[in-house]
Amino acid sequence: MAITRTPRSRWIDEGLRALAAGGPDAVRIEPLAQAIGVTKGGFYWHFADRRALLVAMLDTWERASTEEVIERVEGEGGDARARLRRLFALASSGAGLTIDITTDLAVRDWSRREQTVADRLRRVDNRRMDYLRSLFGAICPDEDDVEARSMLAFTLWIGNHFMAADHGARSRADVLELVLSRLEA
Amino acid sequence: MAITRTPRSRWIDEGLRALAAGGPDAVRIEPLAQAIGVTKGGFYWHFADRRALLVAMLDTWERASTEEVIERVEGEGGDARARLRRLFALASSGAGLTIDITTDLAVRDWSRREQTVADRLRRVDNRRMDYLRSLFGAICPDEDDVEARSMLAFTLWIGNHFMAADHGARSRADVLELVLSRLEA
DNA sequence: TTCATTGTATACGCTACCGTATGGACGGAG
DNA sequence: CTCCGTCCATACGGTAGCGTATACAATGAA
Repeated sequence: MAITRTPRSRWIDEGLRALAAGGPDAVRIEPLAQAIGVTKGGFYWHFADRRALLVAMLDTWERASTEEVIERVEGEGGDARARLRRLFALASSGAGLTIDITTDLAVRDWSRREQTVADRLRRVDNRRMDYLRSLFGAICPDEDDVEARSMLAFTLWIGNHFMAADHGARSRADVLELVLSRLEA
Repeated sequence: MAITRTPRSRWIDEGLRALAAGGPDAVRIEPLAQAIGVTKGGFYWHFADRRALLVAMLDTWERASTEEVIERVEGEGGDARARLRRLFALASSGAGLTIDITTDLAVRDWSRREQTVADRLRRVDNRRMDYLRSLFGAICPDEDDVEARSMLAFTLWIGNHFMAADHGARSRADVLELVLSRLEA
């Protein structure tokens, strides 16, 4: 077997970068090829067409974004509050994660217009909400309270990236700390 | 003066519809013209180029989305809790509003990649957050609490539209009710 | 060395769309 | 009725990108 000069995954990575930067419409074969430093000749060896790349990108995103974060948070131990803190720190910064936060946001917006994308997002979000429920479940006993807090924590995370407001003298980080301390009380 | 056969605002409306449906990249002159039932001939009479339409669309969106909602909520009186309820009901359903919710979401995603759009969104979100602060300020005395609740309410609204999770036996509306009753407690 | 596998470059035809140019059509003002 | 302002149709040249075809390069295996 000959070595893989530019492997399939390279196209997927570059595609995800383009998706994060400009949405699905920005995932163009020829600019991608230029970014990689080849022509599109090789692309059509790996993929049937542009659509196939988008599917492969979503496969990669779905797997990475459900497993990686939870494993990272669970791996370091601590009680539920410590894990919640770690989860939020990781989800906010995205430090060292395979999938960038902006990719997640781009997929979210994309899911509004493509049912197949919406289905994937639903699976991912359900997995994340289940994890949140398990953490809040260890903190407070009331089931309604768990659901409310999980919902608030999740939408706080999304909204934090999609909203643009200032907070007077406070920084965004200050407000997040304020909110988080109330959520885990 | 001759009557206006298809006024400038018609192009803006159709542009906003396209934006909501497919993002800024989907705002194409020729498809817009086809949707209106004319050719692009008239477009370049009203607008210098595509970019000018996008600016005009954002102008329309910015004005409508800051003023209209607040006026509708304030106009019917009631105490802070009643207004909060009305605000959330209106913001969730979007019933009878000039600007669709999906337009707002599309602008939000768009703002991630265009600084000029981000600046407008900041103005709009600040206006909305200020209004939320005024409502929560009438409910609870602690300033930190007001900020935390305003942030949670705002991100809840955004996140509600951008997340895709289920809630077991509960409906999304159930969970929203659950959360809202806690926020206004 | 020869060969098959794996990947690349290049050229081509096709479609969609942008922006321009130009010649009207059509209605109200005079 | 005429003229002018407003709006539209049409044709054109240009760019960007898709997907295909085809020849070619590089590399490990036999």
